[in-house]
Order: sequence, then C-alpha cells, then structure tokens
Amino acid sequence: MPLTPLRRVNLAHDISAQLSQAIVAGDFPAGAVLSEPMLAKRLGVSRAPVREALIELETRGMVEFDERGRSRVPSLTHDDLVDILGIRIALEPLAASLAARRADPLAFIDLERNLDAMHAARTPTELARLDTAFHSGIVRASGSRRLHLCWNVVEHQVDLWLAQMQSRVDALCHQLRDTTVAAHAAMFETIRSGDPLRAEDLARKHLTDWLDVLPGAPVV
Amino acid sequence: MPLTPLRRVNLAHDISAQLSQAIVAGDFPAGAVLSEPMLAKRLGVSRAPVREALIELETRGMVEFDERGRSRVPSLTHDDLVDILGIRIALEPLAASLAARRADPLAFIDLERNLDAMHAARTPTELARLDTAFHSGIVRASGSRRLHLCWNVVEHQVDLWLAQMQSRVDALCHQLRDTTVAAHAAMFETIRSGDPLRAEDLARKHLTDWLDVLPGAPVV
DNA sequence: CTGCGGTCGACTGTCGACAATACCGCGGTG
DNA sequence: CACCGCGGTATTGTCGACAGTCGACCGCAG
Repeated sequence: MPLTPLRRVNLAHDISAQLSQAIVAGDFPAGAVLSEPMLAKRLGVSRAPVREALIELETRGMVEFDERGRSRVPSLTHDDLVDILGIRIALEPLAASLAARRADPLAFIDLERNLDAMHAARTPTELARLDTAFHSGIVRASGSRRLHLCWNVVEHQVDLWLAQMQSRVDALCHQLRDTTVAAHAAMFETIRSGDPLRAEDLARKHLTDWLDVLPGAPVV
Repeated sequence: MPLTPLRRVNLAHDISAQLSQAIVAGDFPAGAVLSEPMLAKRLGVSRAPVREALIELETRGMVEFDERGRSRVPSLTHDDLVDILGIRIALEPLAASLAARRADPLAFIDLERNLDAMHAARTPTELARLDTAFHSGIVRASGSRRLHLCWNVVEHQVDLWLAQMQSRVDALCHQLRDTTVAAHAAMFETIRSGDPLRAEDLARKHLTDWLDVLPGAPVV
C-alpha cells in the first residue's frame, strides 16, 4: 500500500454522500423536509457542515430550497423522468465517444469490474445501482471534468428517481436485465476497441431504448 | 405597484453572484487563491456566507478546491475550451429543441430583447456578455430545470474562459459579430415558429461553427 | 361556534471563536 | 556554505450562540 496520507477530513463531504444514500434508500421520502438541526443532531455534528452539504446537494438537484430556505426532497413526475432521459441522451453519447478516444486503461478496469458484478448481481436494487455506476464509469472514463460536473446533476436525479419509483424500476430492471447487461458489454467492448462513433451510437441507442420502454410502464 | 413582498435575503447567494462577476471581470486572475477571511473582510460579512458561496461556485466549476481546501480560480487551457464546446454541442441543441416545443411567450420576450441589445451593442465585452445571455435564454426557454442545472456549469465555464482569453475573444467577437447576430436571429425565429428539428440543427451548427473557427485562433 | 390576536416553539441566516494545520522565514549547526 | 529545527502567521474546519421570522396552538370576544 503506497501510504496515501490522508487529507484533512471534510465532514460536509461525508455528510453529503451519506445524505444522498439515505435519500436514495428511501429514508427521506419525496417532499420530506430536511431540517438542519434534526440532521445535525442525528449525525452528531454541528449545523455548519450540514448546511454546506445541503447546498452542495441543492446545486446537484438532489434537494430543493423552498422560498423560506428549508430543504426538501423533490418529488419527481413522469415528465421529470422524460426530461432527465433527454439530458442523458444528450450527454452520455458524448461521454462514450470521448471515452473511446481517450482509452484510459484504469477506467477500463473499473468498467470491467462493474460488468462482472452485474452478471453476479441478484437483487433488482443491486442491479439498478450497478447500472447507474456503469454509466458513471463511462462519464469518468471520458476524462472531462466538466462533463463530470454535469453528470453529477443527472446522476443524482436518476438516483432520486430510482428511489421514488422503486417497485416500477425493480420490475423493469428484472425484465430488462439481460438486455441491459448485453448493451453495457457491447458499449464497453466498443469503447475499449477505440471506436468513438460506434460507442456514441450504442450509448444513444441504449438510452432511447429506455425511452421506448418507459411510457408503457404505468407511473405512480 | 403590486407590493411584491420580498423574501428574506440570502447573503451567500448575493456573494456567489458578486464573486462570479468579479472573477469574470478579471479581478481574480486564473490561479488566484480566494481566501475566506480576505473575501469576508472585503465584503463586510462573516466567513459563513462566503464559504457557502464558494461551495456553490465549486459545484459549478467556477472555483476549484485544492487538496488543502483552499479555493482557487481554475486556469483553462485550449483543451478545456474544446471540452466545453463539446458539452455545449451536446446540450444546447436539446435546449433549442425543447424551447421550440414549449414556445413560452415570456421567454420569447427575453430573447427578442437580447437580439435588439446585440444589434445596439458596441464594445466586444458587451457583445460577449449578450452572446452568453442569449444562449442562457434558450436554456431557460427550454423549461427544463435539470437542463438549467447542467447549463449553470457550462455557463460559468464559458464566463471563465471569456475572462481568461479576453483579447482573443474580443477579436473573434468583433470579426464574427454579424454572423453571430444572424445565427441568433435565425435560431430565435425558428424556435418561435415552433420547429424543434430545425432549431436543434441551427443550434448545433452555430456551435460547430465556433469549433471550426477557434483552432485557427492562437490561444494564449 | 367562529374569527382574531397573542404567545410559544422551531428553524434559518449570520456571527465570532477555537483548535488544528500548513507555510514562511529565521537562527543555529555541521 | 548548506541543512535542519523552530516559532509566527495565515487559513481552514467546526462549533455554539443570537436575532429575525414563520407556523402552530390557545384563549378570548363577538
């Protein structure tokens, strides 16, 4: 181990991550108010880092500030979902194309591990998590810091949506599992072979397929 | 006057806006450290709202946190510029398409006023500002809150880039002024006429034109 | 019973303070 | 002369506290 000597902690960052997980886990349902004193008390910290975490989550669209400054978990509608998918269709083909051009072996390891995990995954929740992680991996593999900033917004929205429509997503994921895994594998191979155009197409197709299948699924 | 009663102030928000402007105005050059006590002293406030503003700017890529937690103004390279343009080419056609579908008259007023202002603008700085504002207006006109979140990232990057390569940009803007105004006008007309496909194409073309003209411009 | 004013509690926005830490320059030493 | 330890300084991360404000609740008058 190369003794990575650990930078000074930043509670706000940890809190942000933990809050994301809690929201995705359904701990705070849509519309719930996230009051700072309550969170601070539960986390055993003061309000300052909690505030900072909430601000970070707000710029990523994972919480909303109402007119009085209170943070709430946004509730997503079907339109929101279509909206999110539209943005993904704009961003992810670009990410795939850049990733194929860049060909970062380190990122490839990450993606390959994800594919293996997806083959082994059992629960739909696990599958959904890995699916998002795969797409995240491609964005990271693109090597564009700004694309990653944009993706952060989208990723949190996707997480939020997964949390709020769990049952629906579970069913879909299960049904589409093989398709998804196959699509991911194809994208990975294309990216690794360094074919940006084809990678772009595959990424777009993978997402528009979702767009096709979703309207058929009744939304809560 | 309809007595529009006024929500409680939020210093952090104002500070964030003011800092953005200061950075764009060249008050803090690339690489400059933005220390919290210094900013708080200059702004006559405590460190708390300054911290919050810096966090917000960081998630928008307008400042960077180094490993020690200090905020710095990032310095952009030519590659960064191409990177940003790539993302714009992914996002803005989508925005134009959505805007044409949505046809929000309120947004149209905004865009039209911008076009008029651009005709009247004199200084290159003014032109650049209006150019960015026009593109912002289209994103707002799209009506997608999430697209707007993503755009916030891009917009701040564009501002940053304008600030750091002022002279180069000035020359280009002046040279391309008529082309830009014409392209904007065409986009506006197409969006107002409710033609999503054509609006998408025009937006893409407008940006790829920039991509073509930029490599020829020597970068600082 | 209903509408109103007053009071209480809770929450946000902001502030100043403290500990911890890294940087900078200085003096001492080999 | 080069190198090392050391204190001073500046800055970050975190905390507790206070004022202002908003909603909820209760009692009271009509």
